[in-house]
Order: sequence, then structure tokens, then C-alpha cells
Amino acid sequence: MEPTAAEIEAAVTAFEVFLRDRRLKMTEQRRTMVRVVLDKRGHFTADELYRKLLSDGESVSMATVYRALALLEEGGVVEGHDFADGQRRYERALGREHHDHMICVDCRAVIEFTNHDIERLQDEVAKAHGFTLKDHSLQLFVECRDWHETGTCPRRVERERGASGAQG
Amino acid sequence: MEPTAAEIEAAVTAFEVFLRDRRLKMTEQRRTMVRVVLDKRGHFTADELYRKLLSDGESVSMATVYRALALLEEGGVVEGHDFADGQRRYERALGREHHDHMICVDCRAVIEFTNHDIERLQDEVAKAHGFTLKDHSLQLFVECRDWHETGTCPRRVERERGASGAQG
DNA sequence: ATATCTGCAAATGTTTTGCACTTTT
DNA sequence: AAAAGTGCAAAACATTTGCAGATAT
Repeated sequence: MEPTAAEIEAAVTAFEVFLRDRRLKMTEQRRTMVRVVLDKRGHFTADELYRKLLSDGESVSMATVYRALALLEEGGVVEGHDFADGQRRYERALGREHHDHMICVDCRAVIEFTNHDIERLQDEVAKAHGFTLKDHSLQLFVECRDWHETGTCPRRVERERGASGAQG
Repeated sequence: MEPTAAEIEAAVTAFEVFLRDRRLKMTEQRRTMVRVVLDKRGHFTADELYRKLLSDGESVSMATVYRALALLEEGGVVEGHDFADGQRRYERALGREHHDHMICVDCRAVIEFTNHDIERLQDEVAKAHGFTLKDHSLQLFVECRDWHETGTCPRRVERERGASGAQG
């Protein structure tokens, strides 16, 4: 499901077109970020992306990461979500279908799901009120009962050791 | 739909019981906040509540407002929401039914709605994945088309004048 | 050439915290 | 008296911004 190298390069080109249309410039930092981001699975924060770039030996600043993420989002390369934990999270959008998220309140694992009936009903609700639905945000906060009960949830154990957040 | 004075006092007492169960104390500030909060309609931020208390001549600090809001939320007096604009928003929970929110991306108006089919489907989704649904967060970001087109949306006009945020 | 970018450091805005003092229980 | 709460100012955090120098078109 990860994009091939060729697909990533096509996306770089597409992003360049997006930038050109707005009279913005393609830079080494932006190019690198498109590549890194499309190669990522799961969700990541601005800070996680920044660290990844640094550990890859890239030369970027946090400010540039934030400025680029905003553009990557507008350009449809990534999608941003707010899981109500104080940090915006991103995920690769290119070539992915729309989905919503279940977040385990115990271990913070993120599980994706799609439910077309819910999507349709949302549209109907908006219409019924005379509005146009532009976007939505749906998170289900769940509990991984079995893992929870046995205390063996691997992600929770990891989190309690102080490791970085779990991702679905 | 606003609670009567008697209902508010009953809520103060109930909150006191909640506190006592946890070996916490009822204070003048907390008592006042329960009253003020239950009297409010619409959504408010911590800062808005703080200003309201000050203008009422109450003696509170921002720190106490934040600490109390956390307790009020746990005690079921208020419910907190994250509308992805960087500030947590609260609303009176006591005696209110569950509902979700539509937020106009143009004027930031907040409209409440309830859809039982969506609720049921959320439960089913969680169950289908082997999880227990503990909570959810659903926001529909909409556009008030007519107002938008005519440029007469009262809330937008108000917002552009620099007034405080609109509430549904 | 010129408009846009970048990095840095400083600023921002919201929320949290340490601490000495005050208030409930 | 003991335990918890308060205000204040400082800290913590994620994110944004001003500006001078660097880079893309």
C-alpha cells in the first residue's frame, strides 16, 4: 500500500505544479518533505517529522516544517487531524481513501475505519439544516478491553516505558 | 431550557457530594463557577469564563478556573469539546442531552444536532472491531451558503468587526 | 532581478505548575 | 491540625512570526 518510488516522484512533480500555480517555489526542503511524508505509514506530528528529517541528515528548521506542512495539506499531500491531545497529527493523503479514526483511550493506538452510512448521514444532517458539508471530523474513543483487562496491551506497555506515541 | 435557580442549587449540592467522595473540598470559587456555568448558554472558553467571573466581581485566578473546569468536567457539570481552533470549549452538561456540533467555517457559528442513526452506527463500528466505545467526537464543518453568498451572515459581519466569537 | 524561502530566535497563546499562603474539613 | 485550594508568577508546549541573509524563478 505504500507508494512506489515512481509514484513518489510523480507526487513531487504534482506538488511542484501546485506550487507554481500559486507562484510559490519548490525548494530542497519541500521536495524532501514530500518524499519523507509519502514514505511514512501511520500518523505523525510536526515534531516527529522534524526529528526524522534531522536523523536523515537533512537540513531543515522547525519553522520550515510547520510552514511546509500547511502547504502539503493544502496541496493534498497530507491530511491533518486533531485528536484532542494538544498536537496536530498528519498522515499521508495521496492515494489514500477517506477514513475516520478510532483512538484507544488506554494505549493511544489509532485504528482507521470507513463507514459509508455514517458519511451519508452526515451529509443529510448538514443538508437538513440548510448547510453545505465541507468537511468533518469523527473520532471514536474506544477501549481495547481484552488487552486492558489482561494488562498486556503492547502499546500501553510501550507508552508507560516512556516510548513515543503509538500509531495505527 | 435554562435550569431554574432551584435546579442550580441542587447541582451545587450534587457537585459537593462529588467532591466529598474524592476527599476534595467545596470552595467559594468552585461554588460560584458551578452557578455561573449552569447559567450560561452556548459554548465558552476558559478565558471567557474567567472574564465573566471577573466582571461579576468574583475573586478568582485563571489557574483556579482551569483547575475547576477539569473537575466540573469530571463531575458532569460541563462537557468539553475540541473544535480544532486551539482553545478548548465548554458547555453546560447538566440536564442536557448528548449532541454533536456543526461549525460554520465561514462565521464560526456552532449549531447543535443529534442523529440517533449515526450514534448507533458508531457503536456498531467499535463493536465490529472488538472495542468498547467510550466516547466520540463528531464535528461537521459546514458553510452557511446563503448568508455567505449574500455577504449578510450576521455572525461573520460581527466577527470581522473584531467582536467575540459566535456561538450556537 | 525579484519575489519567495529559510533559519534563527523571539513572540504567541493556551494551559500547567511550583510554591508560599489561605481556607476547608 | 491536616489536607486541599488559591493566587501569583514562572514554566511548559505547540505553533507562529519578524527579519536578515539565501535561494529559486
